[in-house]
Amino acid sequence: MDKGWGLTLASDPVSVFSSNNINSPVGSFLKIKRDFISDHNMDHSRNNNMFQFPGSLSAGQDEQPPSAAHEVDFFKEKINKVGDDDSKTTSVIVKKENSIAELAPRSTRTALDVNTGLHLLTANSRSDQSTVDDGVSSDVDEKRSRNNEKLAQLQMELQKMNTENQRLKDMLGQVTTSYSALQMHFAALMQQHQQQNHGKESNKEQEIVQGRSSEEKKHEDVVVPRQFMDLGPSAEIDELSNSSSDERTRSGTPQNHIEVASPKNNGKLPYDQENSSFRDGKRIGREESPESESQAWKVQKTDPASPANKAIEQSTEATMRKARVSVRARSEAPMITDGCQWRKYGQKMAKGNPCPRAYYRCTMAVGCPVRKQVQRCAEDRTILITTYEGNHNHPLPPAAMAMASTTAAAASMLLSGSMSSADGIMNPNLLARAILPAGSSNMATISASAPFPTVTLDLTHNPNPLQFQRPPPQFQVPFPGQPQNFSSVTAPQLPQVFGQALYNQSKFSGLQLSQETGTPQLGHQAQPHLVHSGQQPSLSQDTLTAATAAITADPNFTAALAAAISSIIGGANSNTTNNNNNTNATNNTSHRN
DNA sequence: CGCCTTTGACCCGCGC
DNA sequence: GCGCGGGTCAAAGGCG
Repeated sequence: MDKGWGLTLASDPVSVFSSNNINSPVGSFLKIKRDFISDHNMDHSRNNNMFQFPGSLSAGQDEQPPSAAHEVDFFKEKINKVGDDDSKTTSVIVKKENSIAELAPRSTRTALDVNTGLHLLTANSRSDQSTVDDGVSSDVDEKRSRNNEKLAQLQMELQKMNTENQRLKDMLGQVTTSYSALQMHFAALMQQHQQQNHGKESNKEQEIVQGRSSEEKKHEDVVVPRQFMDLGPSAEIDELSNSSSDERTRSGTPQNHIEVASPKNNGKLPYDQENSSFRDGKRIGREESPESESQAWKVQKTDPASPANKAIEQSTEATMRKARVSVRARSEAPMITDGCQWRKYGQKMAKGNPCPRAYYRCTMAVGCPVRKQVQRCAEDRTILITTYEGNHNHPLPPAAMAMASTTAAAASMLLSGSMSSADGIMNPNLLARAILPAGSSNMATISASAPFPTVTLDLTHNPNPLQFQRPPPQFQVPFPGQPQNFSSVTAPQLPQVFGQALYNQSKFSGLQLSQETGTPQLGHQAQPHLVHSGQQPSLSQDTLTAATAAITADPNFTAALAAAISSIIGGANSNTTNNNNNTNATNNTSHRN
């Protein structure tokens, strides 16, 4: 279990779930279940607990090569093993026992029977052996009947599992369909828009080019595509598999021609890079900086994208730029630890909150555009609100991966959600369900409206009072079966609880996902027993519980799952990756302004 | 000495 | 146009 889900997933969560293959991630997930079931069918005696879902998975995984893309086949190994066993026994265990009992010499029968674990024969004393035959036959019958009962039970459970599987598949289908429709719709709109403005744009561009360096121009073109791609887990893949394209970019590899080309960056610090390139003596405006942030990647994905794609990407970029993931967690510490290194670059008093807001910038790589704000909740000072913005342009350490994946997934969800909400295509509930695996205990709030689309992950025990003070959301959908209370989460645990709580962000009235059903909660990720509000009748509670426990117990898997789902939903984007801090910040009481 | 934090100044967008 | 608030810069100082 320890190694279980996380092993490969942790090392490369994204690769497991190819963002390009919409069906693969979830399909794989489903497949796993299916295999699991069949496995049980074949050898239930070896794994009596039908709901050992997690355990079984881990068992299979231990023997599986970490290669990823096939991780999906968690049970492959196991199945093979079963097959081997079967080849030896050639039949179901029940029969095996019987046959053994029948064929074995009496002298050895007792021992063999003992091995069956049913102790059906060992009860007889030697003095009774004269009558053993009768006893044995009756025992055998009894055994058979028991086995039959078990079999029937298992079959029923199997049936349930199949039903559940079907439901999940259906859900996946809906999500996929919605996503596809949304994407197409969006593409169409953008194309349309582009066509309309094309003439105007071209003229403008010419003018602009004069004002702006050709480099910047290039950036835009290149960046746009990149951004779009970054939105999804694919971005993570890039980071992981390619060992950071950004890094490469930065180091001046050919790919990074753009950045390299910029003289302004010479000898400057990372953030200076981004800023400097957009400031010619004067600041060019903050809107530009976000683009600059993506400079690193611009390079990379220069895809000869079709105009339509470009358009999509452009618009997406705008959104992504501002997308934020806010994490609320109780912590006495000044900052939560997310595995990344941060440097404080500012602190200010924010209106409406006596606690200062600290600004941090990721310093794990030169030019990493990721920033975060840390502020204590005015209502409850024990709650630390960390807001992440931007994508890391470098590989992340394992410790940071979970959070990064989580926030990236959340960002993806947010973005896809916001877009869909606009179109009314996407079903937020589905989305939420997808991201918050069965039993995940939290509330997720998405605020997709301007100025900054924000996803809030509420990892606090109690919902923020503020949230309740806020005006009713425009759009609110209850999550069935999701508990409201969660155990308090410490900073390090954050990633594990992705999706646990999202709540609303108030200021923005946008798409909101919130969990209305207040059911008892998953106190701990590892906590085995979850109570569901039962709005999903057909699901096996035990199954859900087991799966949830497994999922929540492994941060890597959780993150990976979130990322995978986000890839499906958001497909192309995930913007924000996050991390936590190593530095501290919020304690400063000095206020500025 | 280098890195990090502090903090006043500055820039920008937005609302009035 | 002005004020406000959010966000960032960068000099100065602290710390190991």
